[in-house]
Amino acid sequence: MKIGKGVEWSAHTCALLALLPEGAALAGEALAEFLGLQPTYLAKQLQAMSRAGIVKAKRGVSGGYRLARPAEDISLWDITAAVEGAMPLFRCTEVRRAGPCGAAAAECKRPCAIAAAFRTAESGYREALSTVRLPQIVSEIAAGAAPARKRRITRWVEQNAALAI
Amino acid sequence: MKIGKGVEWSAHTCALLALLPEGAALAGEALAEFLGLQPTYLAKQLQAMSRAGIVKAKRGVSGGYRLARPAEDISLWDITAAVEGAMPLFRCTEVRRAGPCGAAAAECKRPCAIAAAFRTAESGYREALSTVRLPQIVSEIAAGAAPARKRRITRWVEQNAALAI
DNA sequence: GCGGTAATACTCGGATAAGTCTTGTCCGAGTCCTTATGG
DNA sequence: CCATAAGGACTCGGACAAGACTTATCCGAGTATTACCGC
Repeated sequence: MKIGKGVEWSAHTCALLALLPEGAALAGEALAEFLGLQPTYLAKQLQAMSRAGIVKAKRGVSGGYRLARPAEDISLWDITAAVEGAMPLFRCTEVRRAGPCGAAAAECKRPCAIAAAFRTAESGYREALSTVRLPQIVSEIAAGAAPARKRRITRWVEQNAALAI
Repeated sequence: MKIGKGVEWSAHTCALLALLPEGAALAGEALAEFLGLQPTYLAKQLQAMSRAGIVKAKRGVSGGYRLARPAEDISLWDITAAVEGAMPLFRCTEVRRAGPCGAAAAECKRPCAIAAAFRTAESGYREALSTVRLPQIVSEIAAGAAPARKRRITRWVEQNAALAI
């Protein structure tokens, strides 16, 4: 019962990509360097997000990754689902059907009470994460960053972004 | 990002234990038989719940497990935390501190925006599961069970419960 | 000088191992009941 | 016949393997650049 660190990495990556100007891209290795992460493993998460349509990859020299859609349309849940998978945490194995006093098929029209409770809780979880979108994250991070650091980040992005077009 | 099946097993186990009359107990093997589960692995979950103070174990002949406190005071979150552990799903590794543009210690007084969002979502998740307590589960299961099955369950409990005192 | 082409350097993408956690299993510790024995 | 104590059977508890998933890594596929060659 834990979320892989790939989700955290991917969220920070998307927050960084949201800073890029229109059309610009950042290579996977550059992203890993900026965030102080292992390039090879981050690449795996970037692939997952690429498949999910969160980021758009561009191959070749001066290629890299950029957001595939407006930052406003990317939530923390989108990232989590892309990297970690969207399957429910709780998996009902229909225990009520088994055993000497197991329920008949006719009694199982409605979902199991226990599974239903977990499903409701998870629904709230997804909803809460869906509410948080990239611009909010970016602005909150910016609010807590010192001006000197902001300037360094801006400079680094300008130096490392592949300005395609 | 998934919850172990031990949580589901434990929840059904507690729902069954809630049916026992005061002072009665059910052996781990009997519980496993009723639910159609593997006795050895269910025993592991029962140990965890025993350590967490959800069930009370009694050794020896005609021993077994019973709820350690009123069913009203046992929630699905209690069971989940006992079996799965109460640690947060999302673990912040302070990515913002790393890399060439890492934040200084002074900028990290407040929690990371990403970690804060996940923490909020998880708080809601815990809250939702804490709301669901055993009597509610039991009544919902009873509402969906056919009368014949209810009688069989009552009979089985009477036959297999160790009526200590 | 200019256009076309082939080589090249750089990037992503999927397939492939190592580590850690969940899942599954076993045997020893502890407790109560039963039974035998002596008074 | 009753009290007591020893033995046995049954139960939980923690320590011990097997499998699955996360984590980590590599090399091949693809593309834009660039250099070179012919015209």
